[in-house]
Amino acid sequence: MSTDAAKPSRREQILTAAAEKFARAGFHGVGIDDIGAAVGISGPALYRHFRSKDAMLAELLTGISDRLLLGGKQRVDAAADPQGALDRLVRWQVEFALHNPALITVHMRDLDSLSDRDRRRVRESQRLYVEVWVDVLRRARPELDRPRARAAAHAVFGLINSTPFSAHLDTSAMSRLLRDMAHGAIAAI
Amino acid sequence: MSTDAAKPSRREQILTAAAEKFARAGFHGVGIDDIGAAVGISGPALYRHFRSKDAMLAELLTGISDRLLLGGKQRVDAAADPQGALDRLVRWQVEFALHNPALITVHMRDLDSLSDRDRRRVRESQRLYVEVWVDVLRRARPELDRPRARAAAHAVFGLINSTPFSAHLDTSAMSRLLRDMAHGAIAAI
DNA sequence: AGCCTATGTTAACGATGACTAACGTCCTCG
DNA sequence: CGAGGACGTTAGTCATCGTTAACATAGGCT
Repeated sequence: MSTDAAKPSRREQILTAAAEKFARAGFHGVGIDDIGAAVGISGPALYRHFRSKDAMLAELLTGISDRLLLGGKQRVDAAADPQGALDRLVRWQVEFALHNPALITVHMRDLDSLSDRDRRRVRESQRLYVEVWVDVLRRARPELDRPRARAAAHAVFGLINSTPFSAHLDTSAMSRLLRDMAHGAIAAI
Repeated sequence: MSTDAAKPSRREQILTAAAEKFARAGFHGVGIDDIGAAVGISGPALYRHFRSKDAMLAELLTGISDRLLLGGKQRVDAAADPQGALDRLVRWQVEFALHNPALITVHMRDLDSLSDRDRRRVRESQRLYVEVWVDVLRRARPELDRPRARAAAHAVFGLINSTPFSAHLDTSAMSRLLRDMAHGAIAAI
């Protein structure tokens, strides 16, 4: 009532449909009509809900990176020791990747279809998220310098975000496998 | 003289330029004129060397996946035992990713901008490459079933192919780090 | 009832961008 | 030397696609 609330349905519906389309064919490979068709309306009706096609992508990508960052921070804050924080970060990333394969794909692939402004915004969130990992990694293993920790974090993201490319296991088995492999990779640094 | 040989220079030059452009902006984000400009000629002159823009992408992607597959097979054949084969596969993938970050990026991102025919061709090579890994993994650790081995292979690819996203370490340090993490991840299965 | 807003629809418009045409130039080879 | 092919150039063409315009309709609020 106070600020802006109360209109979740249609926008969200469009966004998730767009995410799946983008994931499958790439941002430029999807037409405005395709997205409309996916939610039962046709073409330009989308402009009642979004200022432009780019605005959809922007909202998707900023949403993803913000959610990742926020979730990561929360898990770290809730942890007692560095090892616990690391484990929670791994679980968080695995959970996110497994539940949102389309978002992961779009996030990795279509970032540079964004306007400079939005791209900078997303990259900043990404950078902060990486720094969350770097800090935790270095607390867990003090001999690690920042550049190596950063590279390791990227590698672990790559490992976990491989989900959209495999996905032939059921969710819980996949989750277990990715967690184990991530911890194994980190332990080997 | 006999079959087709003898015209490497210009085509290759165009292909590597295109690869870099595609890696930076995505296949649809790059214009024919951009690619031309990158090699000093302008626009439609490219059609003296390629039948279409799609043909460039096709040649790039089939080239990559064929090289990966061939290289992988060779390393495995040259190895004495399963452990050795695994180590050689890891080294091969790391080496390839570190030396061809643009190719890796395009390979992961623009696959579905291909025609059905070409896409199928590339995917088949990819599948065979994965199977090379799966076989080696299962010989190295007989208790592993194929679905898990496949998922693990994809995860290791993701880990190693993260290179284009980090790259703040020098090549040899990065190579060492990725190899260690890959082996650690595999050991943790 | 009567209006206003939210939400659609279809029919243009305009830009972009891949591709082709028509035309030059040099290098090679008979 | 002179013809032909390899390689470029610039100026169209044509399709696609994002976006806007003009026009409906349905539901809530006064």
